[in-house]
Amino acid sequence: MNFKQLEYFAAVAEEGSISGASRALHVAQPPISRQLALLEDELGVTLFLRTNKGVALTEAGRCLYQHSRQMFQSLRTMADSVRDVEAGARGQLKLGVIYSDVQTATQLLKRYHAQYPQVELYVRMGAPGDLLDDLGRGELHVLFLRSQSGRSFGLRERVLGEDPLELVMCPETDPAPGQDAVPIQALRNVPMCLLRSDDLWNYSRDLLEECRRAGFTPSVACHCYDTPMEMQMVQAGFGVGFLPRSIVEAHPGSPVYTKPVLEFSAKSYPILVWENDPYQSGCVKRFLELAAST
Amino acid sequence: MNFKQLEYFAAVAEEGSISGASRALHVAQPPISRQLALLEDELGVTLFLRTNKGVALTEAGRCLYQHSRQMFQSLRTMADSVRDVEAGARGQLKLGVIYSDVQTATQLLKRYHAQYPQVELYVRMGAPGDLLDDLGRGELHVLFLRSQSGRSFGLRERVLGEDPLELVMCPETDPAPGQDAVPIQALRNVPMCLLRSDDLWNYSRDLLEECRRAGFTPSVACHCYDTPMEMQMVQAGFGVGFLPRSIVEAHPGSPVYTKPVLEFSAKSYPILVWENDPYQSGCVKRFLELAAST
DNA sequence: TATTTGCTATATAAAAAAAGTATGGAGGAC
DNA sequence: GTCCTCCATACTTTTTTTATATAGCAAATA
Repeated sequence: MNFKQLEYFAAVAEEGSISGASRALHVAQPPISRQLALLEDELGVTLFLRTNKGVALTEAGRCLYQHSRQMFQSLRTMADSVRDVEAGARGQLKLGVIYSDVQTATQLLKRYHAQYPQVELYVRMGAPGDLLDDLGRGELHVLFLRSQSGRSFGLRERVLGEDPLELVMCPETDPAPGQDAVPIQALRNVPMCLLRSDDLWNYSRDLLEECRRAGFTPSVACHCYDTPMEMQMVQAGFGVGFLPRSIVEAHPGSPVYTKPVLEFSAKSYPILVWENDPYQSGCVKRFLELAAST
Repeated sequence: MNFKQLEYFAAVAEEGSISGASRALHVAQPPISRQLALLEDELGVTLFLRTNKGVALTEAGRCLYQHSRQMFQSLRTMADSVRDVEAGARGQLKLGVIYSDVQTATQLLKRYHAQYPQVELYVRMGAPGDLLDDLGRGELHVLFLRSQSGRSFGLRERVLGEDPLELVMCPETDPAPGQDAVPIQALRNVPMCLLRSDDLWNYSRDLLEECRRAGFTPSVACHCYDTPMEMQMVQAGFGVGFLPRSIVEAHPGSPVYTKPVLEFSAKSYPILVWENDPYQSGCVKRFLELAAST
């Protein structure tokens, strides 16, 4: 059986005669008679009752006709779906987002979803290391990460913006109340809650280095593994933190606020990271294009 | 697109290589490469990433593969359904039953349904004339009717049994209490509830004729259009009825009972009636075969 | 009654499509 | 470097499908 036979069959069923189908399909009549006979032979079934006025569906023929309609529908659906997947309008997009970049991510995803509503979005929040592992295993397509200037992950990446690192505090722990910026000397004897330095992020180490250059070593009250925890510790009054400003701005109801260090500036760069795969799926391509067009 | 291309595609997807599919399908490798390329061209989509170790599905390819599985499943279902319809194991069977033959019909249908559970049964109860009209219009396939011996409907028919006509009464209206049969003279001055005679049934006319031959004309208290109504009238004490015995036996809880007329016997024959159609559907054929094998 | 008409089925030739054969290039494995 | 496996392409052969021509058949028509 093949689609052509089904197509001929359906045309004959609709026209009520083989010659009618012949005219409708712009095909000579004998081929249609022949393909019909082949179809009947293969199914072992009589599909039409032939008369000299045309043909009439048997019960088996009616059954086949109903099924053939569904078949053609499925065929169209199949082709459309496949083309949609290729075009990136359909499929799965799996994203990883670090704690500190939810804002950036959700805004971009909102625009993406408006343009490609049929794509299934999978989003996961986690620590940069874990997300990079998942990316390596192919379980995620694109990550929202933060980069220190100059650092690279050995992958494709695109900078989405920049974000100054500032001290984080609440009124009780403010080292320089009433001032817009904190002189580094004001940090002497101030307990700090800092993000643990690792091979990805060294902001905290850089800040401590700067303090040492200024002639003192601040006390680190707490090493935090992630930014939400650091926010919580700062809010609880454990000490002063040091984080990208946008993270703090993303908590408008919080009593926590930021101030730059007067003599030291550092920046983090929200970036998009993906595998250097020439065969990435359509929706990843479209997503990256959208991100690039920002 | 055709089934062969889909089949080749699915084999390649499952084997993970064109040459593997070639071996599995017992087809040379170039035709498969070629059909794959044609399929990709037609869809305008890359389905596989070719490497020198084999091929890997793209996202679009995975989508097509999933759809192709469903497509093959639909194909099998379609062929099976069509063959089932032809064989009479699936389809629609529309039956008409007169009031007096529900018993006969349901018993036969029970056996039929046990053997062909997938056939959709449509049953309709009605007056013989209405049912014959529906049969003529093709809205019913087979009727359960009653025939007077010798009468024919100009259609194909099969006698399913025989059923004597007897007087119907309740204790208060019994014309011959204590006797097993009623002498026809006992009907003198007994009011009767009789089925209206028409061009199909003349039992009542025959009984009245017999009474006249016996020297009297009974009084007809009520002309009934159908047997259930006649049963109700007899049960209400309107008079004595005259019906096939099995109808009364089918109401075991009823106070109504039958007795034969001593000097007059008549019979009705439950019959199956159908159109003389050489192209009747499979399930009608199977149903008639089952009825014949009784 | 004979003829015409409209339909389907069959036979055969022509065209198109698919399969097979031979071969070349490309990337790992040894 | 050589071999091996895999895929793609060029070309030939086979198979399938289509088109043309024709016959049979039944109903409508003259």
